[in-house]
Amino acid sequence: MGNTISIKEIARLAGTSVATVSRVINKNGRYSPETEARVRQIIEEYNYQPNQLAKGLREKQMNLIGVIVSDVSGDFFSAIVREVEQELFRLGYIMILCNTSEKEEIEKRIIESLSTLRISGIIYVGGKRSRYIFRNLPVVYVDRRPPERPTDQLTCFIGSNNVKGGYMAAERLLAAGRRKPAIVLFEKNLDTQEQRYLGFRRAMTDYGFPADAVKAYHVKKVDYENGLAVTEEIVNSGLGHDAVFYASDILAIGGIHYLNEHGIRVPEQISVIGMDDIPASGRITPALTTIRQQYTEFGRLAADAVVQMLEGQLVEDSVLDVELIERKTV
Amino acid sequence: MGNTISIKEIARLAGTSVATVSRVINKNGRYSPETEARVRQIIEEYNYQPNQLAKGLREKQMNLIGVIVSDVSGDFFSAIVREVEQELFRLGYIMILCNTSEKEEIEKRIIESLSTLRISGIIYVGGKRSRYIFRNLPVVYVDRRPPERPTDQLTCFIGSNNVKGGYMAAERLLAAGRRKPAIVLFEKNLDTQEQRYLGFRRAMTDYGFPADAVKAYHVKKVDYENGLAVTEEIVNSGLGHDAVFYASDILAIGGIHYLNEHGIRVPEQISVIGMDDIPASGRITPALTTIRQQYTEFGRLAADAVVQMLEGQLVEDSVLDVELIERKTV
DNA sequence: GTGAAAGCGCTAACAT
DNA sequence: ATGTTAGCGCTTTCAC
Repeated sequence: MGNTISIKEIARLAGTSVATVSRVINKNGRYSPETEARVRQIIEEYNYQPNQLAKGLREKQMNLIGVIVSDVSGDFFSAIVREVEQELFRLGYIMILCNTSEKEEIEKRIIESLSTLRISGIIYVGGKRSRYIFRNLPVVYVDRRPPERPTDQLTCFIGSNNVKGGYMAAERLLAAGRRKPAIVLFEKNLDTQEQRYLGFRRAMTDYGFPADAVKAYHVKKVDYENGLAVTEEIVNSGLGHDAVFYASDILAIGGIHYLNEHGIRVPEQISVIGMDDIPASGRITPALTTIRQQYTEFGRLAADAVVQMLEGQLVEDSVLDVELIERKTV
Repeated sequence: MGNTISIKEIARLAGTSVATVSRVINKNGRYSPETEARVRQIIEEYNYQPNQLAKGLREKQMNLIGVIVSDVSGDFFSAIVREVEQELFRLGYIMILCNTSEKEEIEKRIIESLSTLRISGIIYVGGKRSRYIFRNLPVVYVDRRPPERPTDQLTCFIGSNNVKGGYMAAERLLAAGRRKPAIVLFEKNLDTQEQRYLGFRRAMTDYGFPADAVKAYHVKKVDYENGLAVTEEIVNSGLGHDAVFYASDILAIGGIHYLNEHGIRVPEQISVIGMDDIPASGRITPALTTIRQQYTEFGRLAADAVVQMLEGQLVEDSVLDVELIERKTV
């Protein structure tokens, strides 16, 4: 591997011209069956692979899709990325994965680099917002919606019905007799988080309780340690919370550990409900009741969407349904 | 973003030739300070980004590094991949990540695709073996050694001292009075696994116990479910194992859950020791005693190594030290 | 110190 | 149905 012959060489070997070879490679017609056979035979024989760089230079497009994610580690995003990569590859595209670490500066440089590679499309997984615009490039936003939707651009969104997620969480907690819930969210001004909050409050109201009975806590990063820390804050708030809805399972897992270690019984003293349904949620004791997101679906759909947009199709947003997974923490 | 001007355009605006512009961009000398200033100013003004495709086509090299991994999800590999990406980007390279899912067929197609992109190097993370050779391309193997080392090729290896890891695990178990240990390994014929086994047996012998007292169990995939299943097998073996060394923490975590659920007390009835030290290991109850690998280091070192090899340097293999993390399962 | 020009491998317009 | 050729944006020889 490594060295492959050029189209010119094939033409020479097949006793034809580069144009004809190019035509049979791209099935553009206008060649006889005999020439085709001869050319294909040489291609086979020499295991010819078209140079994508030359093709890309000429066509000002590469079959490359940039995938921008804040951090690949973590069950949620890494599973999405894996699905994106596999589906993209299946469709003949190659993924360029970039971590922003949520840093604006890095994100800017990443986008510049991607630009010089003439990638064909972008998939944004998570990420706070995207200030940088990709003109003429299809972009799909996964999980979080774009800040504002440019009307002249091909974009689409793949995510969950977060309002419903929040609603179901509250509903479940209310059904268990909980009346003073806390809700733990990542950063303010993030659509996913606000919608879960909104849904949660709406359920409170619908069931005849004051929406203001729910108090929101915010976390700077979605990880185990922050789950632990925010739970300490909740417990020590003196507000007598009898339930917590964590907007991510990993936060809830940190929370449960805090509660376990401090002898606070779950769910007897405090009910806990998470969101995502990552594998670890079913393994913790007590097993976490959570709102499942179909996040592996996100990846597949995002890859399909970007390719469809590349083919000029208009793609609808996908808002996937969420589901309550009953376990032991409510 | 998206559209940048070409070198030709810059030449026109600066009133010079493309050759000169190219020289200043690449700092190849042979231009006057005045021309340089003029050219740089235009570059700045128009935010010029060199087209990497054209450059790559011309130079038959792209600043792209292929990273081949069996599965990005999972704490161990995803952390490595994240480090690789970040370090590579810092060094001016871009990562192309590909999942093989341990499938030969996929791996073959991936390598062909990578080849047509004229990538500059390869980083193999995990992976059973690599039948396909990359001629003239530096390749670094992370975690697992290459099957056979081609002498004419630039390769290097980054991994842990697995013999020592196995040795320390056995030593610890022996110190706790355990005499009938089981060891759980991934696939046979994988160097990391065999070395851990070897080290384990060596410790047994060194401390005056028959190496054959240790029985090996194999697992088809390194995940929670297999940890659970193999532990059931171990418990029901009738061999009276009083300790298990799992070659990956995630397997040990599955194991501990099995033991917990079946009322088998850890470490009173069975001692458990893992390897890797993933975050989840510190969170499980009882907290997992394990052999820590410096796996985030793997990523950084691998990226540095591939770039150094690209610069023509000879790079030594890195065999990183392992460390016993004492927790509650021995 | 500078510029003209060839050529990397490919596609597509334009012949024939 | 097939071939010739220009040109994508860049680097690099070679002349001057």
